[in-house]
Amino acid sequence: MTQEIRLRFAPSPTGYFHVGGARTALYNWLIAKQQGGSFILRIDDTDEQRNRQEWTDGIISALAWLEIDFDEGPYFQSRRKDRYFQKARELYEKGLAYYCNCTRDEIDERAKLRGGPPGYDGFCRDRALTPEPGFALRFKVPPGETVVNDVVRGTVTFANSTIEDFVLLKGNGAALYVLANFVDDVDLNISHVIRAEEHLPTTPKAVLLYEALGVDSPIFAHLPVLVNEKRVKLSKRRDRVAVEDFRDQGFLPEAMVNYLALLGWSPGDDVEFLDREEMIELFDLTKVSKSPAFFDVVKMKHFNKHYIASLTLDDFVNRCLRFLEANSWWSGDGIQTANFRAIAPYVQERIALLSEVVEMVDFLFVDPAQLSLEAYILSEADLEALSRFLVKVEAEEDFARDVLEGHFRSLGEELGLVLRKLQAPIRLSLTGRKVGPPLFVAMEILGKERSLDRIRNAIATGH
RNA sequence: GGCCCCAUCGUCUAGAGGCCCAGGACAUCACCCUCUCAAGGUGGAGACACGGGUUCGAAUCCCGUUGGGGCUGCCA
Repeated sequence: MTQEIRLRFAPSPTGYFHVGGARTALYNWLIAKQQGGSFILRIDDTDEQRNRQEWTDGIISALAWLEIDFDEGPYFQSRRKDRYFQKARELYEKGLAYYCNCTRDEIDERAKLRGGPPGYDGFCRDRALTPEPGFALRFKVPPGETVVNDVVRGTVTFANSTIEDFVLLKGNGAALYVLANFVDDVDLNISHVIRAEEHLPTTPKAVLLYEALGVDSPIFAHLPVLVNEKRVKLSKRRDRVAVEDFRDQGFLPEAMVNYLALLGWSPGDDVEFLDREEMIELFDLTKVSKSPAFFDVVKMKHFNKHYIASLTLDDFVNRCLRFLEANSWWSGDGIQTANFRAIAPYVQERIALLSEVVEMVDFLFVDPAQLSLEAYILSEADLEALSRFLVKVEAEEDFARDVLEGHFRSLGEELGLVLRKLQAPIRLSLTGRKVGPPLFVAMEILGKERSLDRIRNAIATGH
């Protein structure tokens, strides 16, 4: 009989959704799509102390933004407590688990006396304690060794003597991660468990549970962790890793997904840009790298620039709107969409983040004199050039980019100035910035009246 | 400390014994193009951690060393 393909992403809602989680979700999703299976979202909220509804909502909306859709769920572990208890009970009744009333202090104390490694020593194994409030249920780890077959890492063998009798049920009767995970994966008929490498050390415990209850293990794949510039695991506390933040900075979801796909996997053939279909077709767990990967925002920006440049104009304009509207300083009559649209193609090929659109086009909606963006004083020569440019364009009826550029070039010849020098004061007076979209496009869109006003104002004030 | 994982340019990686005095991408440097910026073009610098094996031949296989990481909770 052929096993159904079912994968799950099981984050615990204890903070902002971070990029490592996004990559894990993506890899699971890719395999599900590729194999015609199901992708399931499960919220691992067994630790009620640390969970909050908003984190769960954040995960769901971030996944939606990345277009990583799930076929089932979300399931919540917090709603399945009875089921975990039931399984735990079964283990207990079969003599595969036992109750324990040791406190942490007692365990540590004995470990210290023993002089060996810290950890539980099986003190209550043969005490035949009966269930009682406050007593934890521990799994009786059998002798021998436990093998984890991992698609990424191959065969990993653990001596059972190094695995302590781990806790299944807390003293308050609540299930712990290993148990809850195991029960859910079995109940949901999960075929592949793809998760971060930090879970590898607990995997033999899960395998022991599968073996104890005579259930087939799923296929395991442990992905290399994502690290920061200091090469330590990305942490929500230390590092800026929230998917929401990247969205707000103006990363495109398609760029982020593409970049994330390549952190730990490569299709070979020197290919880097891949759309969804190509990823689904080419993705291969056996080719996932084993070593940690540095999450490099700079490279992700390069991907973003590429994806921004390949957007259709309509799409680009639409995606920019929310960044433009976020700026209160030009609320009121707001953004003249037609003006923005006219300059958008020139902005589109220049920015790497959507949020950068603001500094590229603000001059269209606000007078540069109000902004005083760049500290710059016009020199005598600048003022002279501006005045002469003003004279030329004042007389011009046809305020078109090519015409304006013609005047600009002839002025350059008259003054014997290189054009890169000559453009600077004009750009400053018109836009208040040193860099921006092509000058004469900007000027055409601003129109004759506003352009001349700005140049005159610059001449009058000297900046 | 114990257990486990990992090791190719600064970074992400290609490389499954000869195609590799190691290829691509980002970043970086130089030059060209250019009204700024960006893009584009050309070129440069830049890596198989180390030591032993195995083999006619090793980045690729084995062992060790070193280095890094993960886990070590009645967290997930």
